[in-house]
Amino acid sequence: MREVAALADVSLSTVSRVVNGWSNVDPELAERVHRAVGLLGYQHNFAASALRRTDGKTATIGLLLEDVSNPFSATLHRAVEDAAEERGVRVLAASLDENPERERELVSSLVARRVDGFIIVPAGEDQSYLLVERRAGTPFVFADRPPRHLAADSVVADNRAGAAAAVAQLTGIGHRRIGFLGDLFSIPTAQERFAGYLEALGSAAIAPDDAIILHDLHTAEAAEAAALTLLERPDAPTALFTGQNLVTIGGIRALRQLALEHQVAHVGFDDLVLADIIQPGLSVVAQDSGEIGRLAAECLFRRLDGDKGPHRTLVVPTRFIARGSGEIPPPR
Amino acid sequence: MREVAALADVSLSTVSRVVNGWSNVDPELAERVHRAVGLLGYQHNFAASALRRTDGKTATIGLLLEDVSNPFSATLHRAVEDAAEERGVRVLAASLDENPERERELVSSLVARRVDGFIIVPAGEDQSYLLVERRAGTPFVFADRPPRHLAADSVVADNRAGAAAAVAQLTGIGHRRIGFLGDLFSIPTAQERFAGYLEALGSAAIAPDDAIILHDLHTAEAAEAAALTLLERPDAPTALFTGQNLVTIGGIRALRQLALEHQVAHVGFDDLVLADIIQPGLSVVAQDSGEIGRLAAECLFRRLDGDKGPHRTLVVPTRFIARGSGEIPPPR
DNA sequence: CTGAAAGCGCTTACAG
DNA sequence: CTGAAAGCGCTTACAG
Repeated sequence: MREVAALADVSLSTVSRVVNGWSNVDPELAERVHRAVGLLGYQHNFAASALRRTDGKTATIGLLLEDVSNPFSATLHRAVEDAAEERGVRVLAASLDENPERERELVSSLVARRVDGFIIVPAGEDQSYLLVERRAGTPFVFADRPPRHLAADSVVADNRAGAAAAVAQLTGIGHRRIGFLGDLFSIPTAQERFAGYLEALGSAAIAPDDAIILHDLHTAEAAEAAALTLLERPDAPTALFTGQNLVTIGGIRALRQLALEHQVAHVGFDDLVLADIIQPGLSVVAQDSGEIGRLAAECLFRRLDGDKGPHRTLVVPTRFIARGSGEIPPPR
Repeated sequence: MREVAALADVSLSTVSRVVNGWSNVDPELAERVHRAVGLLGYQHNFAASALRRTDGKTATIGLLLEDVSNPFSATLHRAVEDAAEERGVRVLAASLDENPERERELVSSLVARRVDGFIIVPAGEDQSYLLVERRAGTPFVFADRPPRHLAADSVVADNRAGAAAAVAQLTGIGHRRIGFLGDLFSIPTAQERFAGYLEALGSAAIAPDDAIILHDLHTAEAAEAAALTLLERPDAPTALFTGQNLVTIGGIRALRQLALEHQVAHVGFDDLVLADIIQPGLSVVAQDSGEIGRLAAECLFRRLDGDKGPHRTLVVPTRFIARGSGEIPPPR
């Protein structure tokens, strides 16, 4: 910038004004500055600018996801990016892999980079450590999962009701032995979906059987193995409810392997590409991860615009999609 | 930092040394500083630090993708993130949506944020504009597609050979009318895959027929519609080669809709989740997007470490996976 | 409308 | 080992 000022023969103040698009600059001086900028290939240093600016904003937000490559996270990411883009804001995304330590490290690393705010799919079981940062003025919005030990804005899917609807569909057509395959039970959504499962069983006066309830399945491989042993039991379930997208894939593979896909009913939580193409079509509880991301971003930007209102929890409804696998009746 | 120095009753220099983990500080003073840091909830300002540091590094790189929510991009993203994570580097990712203007805007926006380097899946057809930035010291590595009008490092898949192998599989079992459905022809990979298609036809002494060659299909919907009209022609192809993951999905849907999935052969470029579960299984040319990301990141970090060697182009091999759809013979 | 000066939060030679 | 001072690239009152 100093060089630009020298070449254009104006003061630093004037260069700053021109570069920031102020209108109160003599057109001729502005022109000289623009020429110098072009000639020198000058690139504004936004970080230095933020350091001195009164608002101090970096026009960058942090987005902490479970895994940027998971379709659920990726869709949420894109929705946040689109909302941020409208305001010229960039997003620093990172994967936590359900690791609470990484959550804290990344928050700290992004706070050091002075992001304006955060959208977090939390991995840890206690977010109270964020209180200090929030007091310092950084807003946090939680997506997909509520924060724990911290009151904050959050946007979540209607996990419990969605799971209950799925399982109610199964009990509705006569199933009474419904296996549950769930993600890591430390994850709030996994707990909620399990609660929905229990709720639907209760409504149908079915006592849950721990033998066909499997938690803590975090990969498609683990889920496939678990489903295989479950389906090979003498008192195997007549229907499966899988509580997460990778778990659902494992369930599909296991059914396929045992050639049971047309005998055993199956409903998954979260939709899958090609779910309508496989046979039978996979019935699912679809959640709108794009909408979750969009609302979370909207909420964050409202906070950044000065909204001081009480914390809010938005619940995004899920939708049951019947495609065949969830409509297979129990053997009579 | 000033407050920390005051509370610990030491100079700013000392606080800086402690915060940066220098060893030449009296343990007692260091202890006082640490206490003050904890008490005040002090958070280091990494941007201000970079401004003054001799290396000036922000420990952040830019990653420009086609679309963070596309599985190909998302997998590449994750591989880059993992490589960056090892070095404590964060990644600022963004979606270009094949828009050359966005490419330039985002580069400029991230240069203003002083990222240390870039990994780019270019959207535009001319990257010569990056010469200025590179002279200023920012390294660029291209992934998935080579840069144009600029010599630079790049990591690409073996698109031409992969496509040729796929089509050769089809000609090998007797197909002579093979439809081509491709992505936007402005994209280098689409051109390469088409070249591979022509090459394989040539090897089988088949003259290409423009009537069954369709370019510029960029969404699953567009591809489905195109495939439908293609398959309903009187001289419809007996096999389909789809040159991109969304295009492949469109092809699958069209075949399904016409109940031709067991009659018309189909090979797709890029693998799909559940491709082995649908019936018939989808034969594909799989490309390793994770490996592309990993190598691109490795290359970028070597440059950041001072590698001044000549620019290199790494080619990642593709792999043909036979699953059934590509092995359907032509009607006799 | 324009410029000189102070200062954002930090690091780094330079003396001591 | 420690501190005072200069300065990274910028913005912003403050005079003129």
